[in-house]
Amino acid sequence: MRLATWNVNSVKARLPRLLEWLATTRPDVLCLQETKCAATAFPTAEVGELGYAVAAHGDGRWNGVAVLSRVGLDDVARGFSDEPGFPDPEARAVAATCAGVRVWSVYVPNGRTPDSPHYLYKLTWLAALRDALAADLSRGPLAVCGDFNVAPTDADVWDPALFVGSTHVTPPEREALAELRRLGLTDVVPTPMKGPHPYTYWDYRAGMFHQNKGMRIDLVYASGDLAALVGNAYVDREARKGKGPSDHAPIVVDLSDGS
DNA sequence: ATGACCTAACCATTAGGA
Repeated sequence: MRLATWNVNSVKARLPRLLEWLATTRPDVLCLQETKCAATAFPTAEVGELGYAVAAHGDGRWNGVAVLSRVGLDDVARGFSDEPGFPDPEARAVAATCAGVRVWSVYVPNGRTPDSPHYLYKLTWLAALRDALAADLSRGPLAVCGDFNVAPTDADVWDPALFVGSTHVTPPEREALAELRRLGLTDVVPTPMKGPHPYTYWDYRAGMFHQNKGMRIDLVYASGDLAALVGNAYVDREARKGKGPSDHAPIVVDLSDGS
């Protein structure tokens, strides 16, 4: 199985690039974040022509997640039980079972600044996600993919000194990721196509991508049985190039047969 | 060259991203 995740920063604005990428990369399952459209407005027919079924969760302008699959899409769950909101739950998680693998696409709240109510929301949301995953993990192989808005280590930001006091790198955020790993989830660290750091996000501004000043904030967390099947895993930085890219690059993970 | 913000929404200014 080829599993991928991509924060597309609007599925409508990215549709031509998304379709081209699907046709060439041919993932079996793709998790999308920041689709920024209502579930009813998702371009289901367009991706359907490429053989993908869609489980979309979205309510308009902000957030929005989806799972695309060409190997089955069962037991779709939009959101999860006791999911925190701000104040109401947002479209930040969708799960489906694809060829026997429970796949989650998540878009973790940004947090803005450590003194913001949004930061507390982020930590609360991650703790609730942990509980929801714990319940799901007993059912079999599972992968949580998405934009976690947390850089797991200082090596995952281009200049750690610049991020002191900022969100995305604070100990409580990193501890929330550690809590996910304690469930038995493994951080599937992808190979960078260029340079030593598998960054997945580069700000649009100031030529950050061209200088490779990025962050690794998009993650694939796999249950142990699934992590053992990981072959090649890489960040597709080619998808960050050219005209009209997302500010995030996709992660592609190849799992050997048996998944 | 990869090339110096982008997106969606009460349409033009703003919230949000990280």
